Amino acid sequence: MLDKIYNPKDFEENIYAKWENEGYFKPDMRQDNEAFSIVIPPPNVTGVLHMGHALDDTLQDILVRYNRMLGKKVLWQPGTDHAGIATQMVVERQLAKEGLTRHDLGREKFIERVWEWKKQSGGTICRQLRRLGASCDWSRERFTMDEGLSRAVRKVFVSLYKDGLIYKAKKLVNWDPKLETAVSDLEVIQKETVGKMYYYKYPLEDNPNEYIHIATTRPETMFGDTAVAVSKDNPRLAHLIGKNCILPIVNRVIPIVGDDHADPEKGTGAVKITPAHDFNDFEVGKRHNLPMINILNPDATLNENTPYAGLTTQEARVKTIAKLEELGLMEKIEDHPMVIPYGDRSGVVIEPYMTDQWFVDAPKLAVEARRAVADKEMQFIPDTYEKTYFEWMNNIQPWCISRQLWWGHQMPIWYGPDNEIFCEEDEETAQACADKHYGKHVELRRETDVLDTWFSSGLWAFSTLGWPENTDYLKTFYPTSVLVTGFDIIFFWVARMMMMSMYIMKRVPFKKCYIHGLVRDEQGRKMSKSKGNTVDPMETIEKYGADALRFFMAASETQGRDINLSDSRIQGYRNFATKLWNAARFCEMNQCYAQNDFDVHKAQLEINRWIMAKAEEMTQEVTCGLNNYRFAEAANTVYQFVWGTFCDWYIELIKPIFYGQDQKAITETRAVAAFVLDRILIVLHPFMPFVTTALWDNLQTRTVDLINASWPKTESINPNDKKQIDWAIDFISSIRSLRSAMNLPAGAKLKAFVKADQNDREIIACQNTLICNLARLESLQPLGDTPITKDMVQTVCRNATILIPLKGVVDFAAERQRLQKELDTLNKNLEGYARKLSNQSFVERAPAAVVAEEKRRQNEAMENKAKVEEALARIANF
RNA sequence: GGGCGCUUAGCUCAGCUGGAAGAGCAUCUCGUUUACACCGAGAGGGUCGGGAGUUCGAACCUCUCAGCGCCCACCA
Repeated sequence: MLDKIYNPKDFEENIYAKWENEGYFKPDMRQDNEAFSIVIPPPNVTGVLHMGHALDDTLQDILVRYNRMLGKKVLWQPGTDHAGIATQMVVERQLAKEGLTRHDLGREKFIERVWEWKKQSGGTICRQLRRLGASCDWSRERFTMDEGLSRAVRKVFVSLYKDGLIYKAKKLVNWDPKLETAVSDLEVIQKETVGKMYYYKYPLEDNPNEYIHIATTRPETMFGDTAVAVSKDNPRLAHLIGKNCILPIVNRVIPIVGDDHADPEKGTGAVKITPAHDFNDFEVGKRHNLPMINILNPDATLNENTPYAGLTTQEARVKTIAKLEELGLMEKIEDHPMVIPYGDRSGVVIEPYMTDQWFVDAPKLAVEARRAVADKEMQFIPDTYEKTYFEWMNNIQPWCISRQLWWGHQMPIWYGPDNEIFCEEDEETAQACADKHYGKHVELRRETDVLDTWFSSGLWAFSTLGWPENTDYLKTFYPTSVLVTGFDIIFFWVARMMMMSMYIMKRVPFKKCYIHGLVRDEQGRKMSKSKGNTVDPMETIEKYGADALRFFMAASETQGRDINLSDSRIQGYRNFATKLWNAARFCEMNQCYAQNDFDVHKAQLEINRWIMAKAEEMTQEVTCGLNNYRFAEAANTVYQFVWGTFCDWYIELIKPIFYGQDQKAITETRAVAAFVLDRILIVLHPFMPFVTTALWDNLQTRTVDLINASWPKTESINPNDKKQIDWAIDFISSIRSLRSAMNLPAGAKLKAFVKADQNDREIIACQNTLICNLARLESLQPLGDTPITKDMVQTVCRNATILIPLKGVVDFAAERQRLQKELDTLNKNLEGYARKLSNQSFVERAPAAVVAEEKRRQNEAMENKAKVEEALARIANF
């Protein structure tokens, strides 16, 4: 017996536990059926579930469950990411509370501490994913720093290195002075700010009374200046090229060079060149062989190459300006809109900084990654993201993969006594190589840098399946079927996976990539902890159940658009689950079980043939929606069917059958109702796995668990099966509408007459009880010879005229108004039809079916107009 | 500067190949009918951002203007 109230808390967790215990999330490797696989975008191991995960993982679970029901061999590969910078920062923050830094602990102890933290808070997000209903194969859970994946990382690294695709170089990189590490271009966020532009001048060497005027936003970097550039095409300044000027304060002589980087239109036309601290200047410096002077310490304070060693850039800036003023070289300071680079994790200003770093030759790897998408081996959905992808791949820069952090994959690089590099998968091999190289045993020093987190996640699609071993899982599930993720990590992750997979596996990591938007707050603002507008999915689940949250995500997911969270909508989907629950209770109360001796496809009753056809139609639409990644369409189709068709009409329409005496009709209807309810549970299961399972299990006789039930195969629909009941529904609605317009209480049982053609009269005869019941009529009969009187109110439905005698209660003035309004609408429509049909080119050029339909509408409207006019005439004088 | 997207009912949004404008919420009016008040019945509400074009026909295609948003690059 079902409880009277739908309470998801009663069963959601138990159901999940059962699925997991039964091993239902594991693919059956003995079978030889089609494979379907998804690798989860690994969440940060120490993270907690947010609404973005709820969306991402709901969509994946829907696909996974759908494909499982299609009978495929399904793997949803779960796991977590070590999230280098993020995790290290969390632990460092903890240490800070104890008044410690990571340096106080030392590398080894610090890493131990991070592992401890991972152990302590690592399981949270996976438990939360379970609560959401995610049917991942947890027995295969992986971690980017577990033994297997670490081995994959080392192997890929060595391979790339030996192929010359990883190299070490001293280059300008984005330096995060807080974390004291290099970061990649993608980890830098440009922010608009109003800064200052400083105009000042450098005296010329050969004539200190003459000056070259320059403009800069960062005067303190002048100590790193090794030239001033002007354009060769600058008529005002070109004559200075080849001369020298004197860098004030430090009185260093630097050349004035000719370079097109200096735009005559911008600033003063002369640019100070600081090759070690500006990406453009770095290029200029290379072109002119300029020295590169590093003026910063790793924490972005100025170093001993400047007069202001130890000061921050801001402090040094103040001093520099003051000194320049003192020397009479400062000219003016103006407000200047500019963009400043910030570290997306640390939030501090990023400095271009000269260091030794390791790079992946991304431009080379991008070639195959780009081709695979161009050749549709991997398809973006929606496909517009293809452009974004190509755009980036076409302009890709070398990928800086070294991080001066402690938490992460330490690079498999060892240095010999003379800094000779040995790149091998493990220390022994490296040692052996080194010993052989030097002809004696040598001490090796391991590279201390770790790898960018995205290096290991880039291998995720194959490393989690067992690579480098050629496992059954790898053979079966690679390439994976689809990757589901947000647009924000297309470059970080999708592109890197493409590059790494094409390089290692020579095949795409996934055949499709479904990109969804962001989950925003109710007002459409981005959710962030700092704004305090985040909503915890666990609280939502607590309040409304996981099914409601899931359904919200699915029903809101339309391609290429962000989702605004809406509590009222989530509540609405909880109500939807309640509605379904109650419909199931109705079926239970009326013993709607599958009847062994009755084949629902042979149903006789119109009402049953109708719902069977509608159910089939719904199934086909949902299937089509899921096949095309149209989650909202699929979800809304089931919703409309369950509520608008099954509950609002079918259940109401079959009540008279159950309350009647016709045993044959009751048996048939029980079987059909049970069948359709089952159909609902099956089709709805991927979206709302819990409530559907609870209802499915309510029937003791199940031979298969819902999660493993077969997705229905498409059957043909006979349009005739729908006609009668569709007509009856229109008819009932017309009467209800009339009753409401007439203010007739529901209790008032009315007699109704109908003037209709033979066909419609037959339907009325067949469906008389049903119509009377739902329209609350005492009787419904053909008008025949009954005279039409002034106190009969009238409405039309399709071609039929409905007349209801209301002795003495008709407000004629109001009735005239109502009829007049109907007449006005009809006239307006008729004008439209006439305009179209009198248009010669419409009649000639539009498809015949469209023209015929227009004609039919015109005829119907004309007939109805006559009827309304009649009714008006009847009461004209009252 | 380059690219992408959005503008449809009071609100949040559907509307796939062009063929009479839809949903949920909100609003109004009825209603304790034996699945459900987390409910039922009915109703109101839109010149689909403006303009032009293509077409027999445009929310949908093209151009243009306006507003909003995102991504990438750059600004000494």
